[in-house]
Amino acid sequence: MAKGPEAAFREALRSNGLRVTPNRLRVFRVLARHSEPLTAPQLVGLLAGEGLNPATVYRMMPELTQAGIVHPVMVGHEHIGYELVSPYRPHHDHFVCEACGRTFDLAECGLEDAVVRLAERNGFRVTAHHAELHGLCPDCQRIGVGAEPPKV
Amino acid sequence: MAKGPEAAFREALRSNGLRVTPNRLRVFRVLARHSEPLTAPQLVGLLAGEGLNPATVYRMMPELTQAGIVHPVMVGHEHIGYELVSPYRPHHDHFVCEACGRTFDLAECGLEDAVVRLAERNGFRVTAHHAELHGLCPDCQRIGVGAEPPKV
DNA sequence: CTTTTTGCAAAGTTTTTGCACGCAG
DNA sequence: CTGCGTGCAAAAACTTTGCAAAAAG
Repeated sequence: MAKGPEAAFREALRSNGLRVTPNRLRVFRVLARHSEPLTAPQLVGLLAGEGLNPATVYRMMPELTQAGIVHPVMVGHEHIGYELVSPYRPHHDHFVCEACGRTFDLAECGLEDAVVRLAERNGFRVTAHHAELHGLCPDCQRIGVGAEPPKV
Repeated sequence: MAKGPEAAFREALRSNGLRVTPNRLRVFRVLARHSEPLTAPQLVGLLAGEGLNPATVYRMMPELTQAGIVHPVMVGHEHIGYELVSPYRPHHDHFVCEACGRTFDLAECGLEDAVVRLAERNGFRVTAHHAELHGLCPDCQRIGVGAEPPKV
């Protein structure tokens, strides 16, 4: 049987010199139960209910990022949100609709080969990538540009 | 002879219903003379010398983004920076070194085909993309992981 | 002349910090 | 034990807003 995601998380913490604490588990669970990236203020809000202090959240996110457990991605055109990365969540890229502003996940990106080539051609060694695509989502293509964005 | 970038900028403003003002030209010039993305606070600082009010900068960036003249990208793991987009600046992707934290430009990405396929396969119509690659830059590969980051 | 843009100043939010205590290893 | 992790409270930094004056077309 496969190891639970939370067990993997504990190991990832330890192997990065971070201790396993209740707060870190809470942050992990909140991220795990949301499919969309969460901004720092959102995390602060969601975790306040569990007694987490804002300062704790702000101190933790860079650590988890550094440890390769989460990564920050752009949300819309304005904010940075955190997402769990593989193996806690499968790799995916994002599509931002210019008309309605919504962000969609794109699975099975198929960009790996091209990304590796791009990096190697320039002397870099890639370990991860994230692509953000822009354009029109299916809804907005149908409605036509300039139409009212769909009620989200 | 080709039209100057500033003339193109003026046209882009007008065609988006934005007026051509000295402040907008100043912002454009600051972005044009920096190859790296500039964050809002950086822009505020750089333009303060020219008499620009912070509020003006904060109000302007979303307009220029909406008009497709600049776009926001992640800088390092923490901030959002603004860059001019094509035709004011050639398309390029970014490589963030996990070891030293520096961000590099990657020209001629060669990702277009794969990106278009990815989008169409999911019913989206792409107009632009931006990829962020992570890994080790040439310097840090040489030095070895864990070494001191090069003095930037 | 009409409408957009800007500066100013105040208010609101988000982030960072220092320090002392408490828990993980 | 020992030192990392956390809460708290204050400070700093960043952003947003309303309004009246100035500027663009």
